[in-house]
Amino acid sequence: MKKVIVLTGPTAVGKTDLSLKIAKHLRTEIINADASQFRKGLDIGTAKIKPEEADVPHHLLDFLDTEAEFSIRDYQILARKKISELHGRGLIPLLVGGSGLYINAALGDYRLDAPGRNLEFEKQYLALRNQELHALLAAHDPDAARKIHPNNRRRVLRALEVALSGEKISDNLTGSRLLYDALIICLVTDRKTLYGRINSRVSIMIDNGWLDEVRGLLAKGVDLKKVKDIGYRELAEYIEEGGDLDAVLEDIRKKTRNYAKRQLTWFKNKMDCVFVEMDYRNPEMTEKKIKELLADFLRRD
RNA sequence: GGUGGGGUAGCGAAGUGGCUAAACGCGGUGGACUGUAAAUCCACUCCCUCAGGGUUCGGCAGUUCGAAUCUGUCCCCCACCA
Repeated sequence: MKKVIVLTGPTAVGKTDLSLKIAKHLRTEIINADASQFRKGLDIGTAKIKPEEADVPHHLLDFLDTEAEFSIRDYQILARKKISELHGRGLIPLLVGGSGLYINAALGDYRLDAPGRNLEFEKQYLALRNQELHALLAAHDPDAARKIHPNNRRRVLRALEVALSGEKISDNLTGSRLLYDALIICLVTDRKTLYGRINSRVSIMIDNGWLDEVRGLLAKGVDLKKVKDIGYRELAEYIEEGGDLDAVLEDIRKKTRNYAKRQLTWFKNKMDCVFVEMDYRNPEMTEKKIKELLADFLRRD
């Protein structure tokens, strides 16, 4: 199996800085694995690396239209293509990002051959309540119904959509069997430090002109209700309707903290990661530790 | 100094004699996750444990079979008057 290196970790842990150093050390290129950073125009709020700071080639970054539809299937195809392209050039691809599902879909045995999502599908079920919808799913795919909570309407609907197509979402593989020889490094720190970094990063984003970025998007007519990345909807609402900016920022901080926690749950339970504790006082130490892991990984067959 | 309002779990806030370890919200923690993933959803959250038990509603002392809820007193906060 060909080798792939992944650098992941919760939001704001400090992946970007380290990724540049690692990429240079390995003389390789970076494949973005952060779902929020695919789209153009969403820069400051997604902590996307600035072009002038990206002194290493980045792939699958900043390439999608702001409102374009995109799915893990698209990512699976694009990322695998990019990986083999880099392999073809004799490089060891470095995936960097915090979207665990996307990483698993790209690297693991995720079977995605059921029909894709039809955006019109759910419209025919608007009249059904969660419980009724869940009962309908139970009739077509009892296993899926057992696993998905009735309140999780979004997932009930998709499972139903798959079931009605003749496939069964409950038959799908876990994706934990990897298609590559992968070293997955997950950067972590203690909760308190992470939350502190998240909290202050929101302030920094505002100082860097996040509000202007959102104003620009609104001026261009971008429908920010469709943008799911934390903060954009909240700031758009603040710009259009006013209110207490500090309260809005607190809300954004909270949502980001909650998101980081969800990411950690995924990394712990859905991925086979090597956890590396960040040392913010001595970043060289973290870097050194990672280089050792890389050396071991590259040495073995 | 006087008058009025108030002190409830990490925070906000209901509750004004038994159905109350105490609604609800927030925050927090754990978890789920296959085509919206920075999304969506679930559980737990006074203490010890599964069931069960132990301590609570500013403090103390009472009334009562029974009190967060009633009485007295003390402490603290807020508003207004001096």
